[in-house]
Amino acid sequence: MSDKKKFIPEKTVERLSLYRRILKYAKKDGISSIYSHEIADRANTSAVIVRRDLMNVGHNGSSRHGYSVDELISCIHRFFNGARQVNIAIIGMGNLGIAIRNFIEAEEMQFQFVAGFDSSSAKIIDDKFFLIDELESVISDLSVDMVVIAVPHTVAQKVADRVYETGVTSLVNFAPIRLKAPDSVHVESIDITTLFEKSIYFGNIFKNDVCDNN
Amino acid sequence: MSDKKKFIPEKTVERLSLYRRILKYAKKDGISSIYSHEIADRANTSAVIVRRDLMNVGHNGSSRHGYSVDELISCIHRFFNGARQVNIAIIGMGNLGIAIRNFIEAEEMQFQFVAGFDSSSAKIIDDKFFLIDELESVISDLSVDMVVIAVPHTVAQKVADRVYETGVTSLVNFAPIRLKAPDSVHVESIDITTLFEKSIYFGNIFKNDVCDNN
DNA sequence: AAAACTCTGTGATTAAAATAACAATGTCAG
DNA sequence: CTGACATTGTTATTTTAATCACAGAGTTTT
Repeated sequence: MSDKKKFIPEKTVERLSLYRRILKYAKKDGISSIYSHEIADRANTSAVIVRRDLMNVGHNGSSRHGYSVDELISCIHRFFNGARQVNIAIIGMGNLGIAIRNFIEAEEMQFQFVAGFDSSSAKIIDDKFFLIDELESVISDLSVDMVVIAVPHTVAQKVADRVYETGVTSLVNFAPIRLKAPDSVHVESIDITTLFEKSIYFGNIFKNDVCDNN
Repeated sequence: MSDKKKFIPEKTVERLSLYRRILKYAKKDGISSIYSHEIADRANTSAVIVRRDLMNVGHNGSSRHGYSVDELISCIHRFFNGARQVNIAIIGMGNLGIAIRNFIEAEEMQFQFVAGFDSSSAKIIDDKFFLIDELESVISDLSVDMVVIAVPHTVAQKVADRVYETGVTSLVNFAPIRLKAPDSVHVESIDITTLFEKSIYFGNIFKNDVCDNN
């Protein structure tokens, strides 16, 4: 009765996001029911993991027909708080910021690009662009739900600190540093440099006859 | 004597990449020695984790002065196989591909952008751009070490399969699907949609008075 | 030079995630 | 209707990562 908010593991949340997309693709292909091992195959994971993940959100499979694609999509939908529109602002309108904006606008999703900020007025090319000075007022006026940081590492923390003041609790950081944040804000970081270095490191393990350092 | 290749946890590899950058920034600031808790602070982790990570690569701190920034940088450098240049090819020269290229060229790092591929000849704007048909020959001619995939999800797997044939063992995938790959290839995936959804999900937990679904 | 301090290095413990193992359920063939 | 089969739901185990706890080693203080 009391312990409402069931804890969902972080990795499960990640995969649920992926499952939903996979299911939408499957639906487009005319598939109406699907087995856990089929989802697993498309998600590059195992059937057990899929089943447990679904269990976590309140499963509903049937033995012989697996899962109903429609039901499952709406179940995950509910889990992610429905199709509520999410307004996104991007800070830093360099190449990366622009790419992210294009990405958001290309997907037909719940995400909506509503504002882009830059310190240079040269970047202001349409009515969704603002100078960084207006950050606080625009975030409030446009009901921004999530902020993406795509500025150089030297100013990222400063910008983030200003965002924290606005009450926005969802941040995605593309700058190559680890932002400090209050407990009340969730920051997702993506560090492309680390990603590259990791890829090289683990990719090379397969080649490395090396190892002979003595 | 025999058990050479020490196993390094994945998370440690990630953090080492971050530490190296942090140390370079610190060096620029004129810092020549640093304590584990200072690194931890900048990396947003704990001092114990830092020490254990460094232990893993063959540590070298001193009680009273912490770690020598120079020594540590070159230690991590060695771990990542020195400053050997890494040649990168990007497949898919849309906005994201271009942003990644710019990112690579902006960093002064071991990474070198050597080739960009696209299916449309309209994207071919300088001598580093090629039609996708030339994939195999260009990868071989330019000694590509790592491939970045930035194409739509509908063609990502097909493109990846062609890359596997070339012998490249390091892949970074930006397409919103999970690529299948042979065991001999390491794929790092970054899924921006999942990142966004995760950020919203966990960010909202802090607001959610919700939880009262009965 | 002894005591107190601070930081490193590392074994022991706990927590999180993946994997294995299997009972329960529904379907189908005969 | 019965038994074989395929798939789900769940408990138990193992693996991986993070945290705790503390010994050891320079430094500084007195």
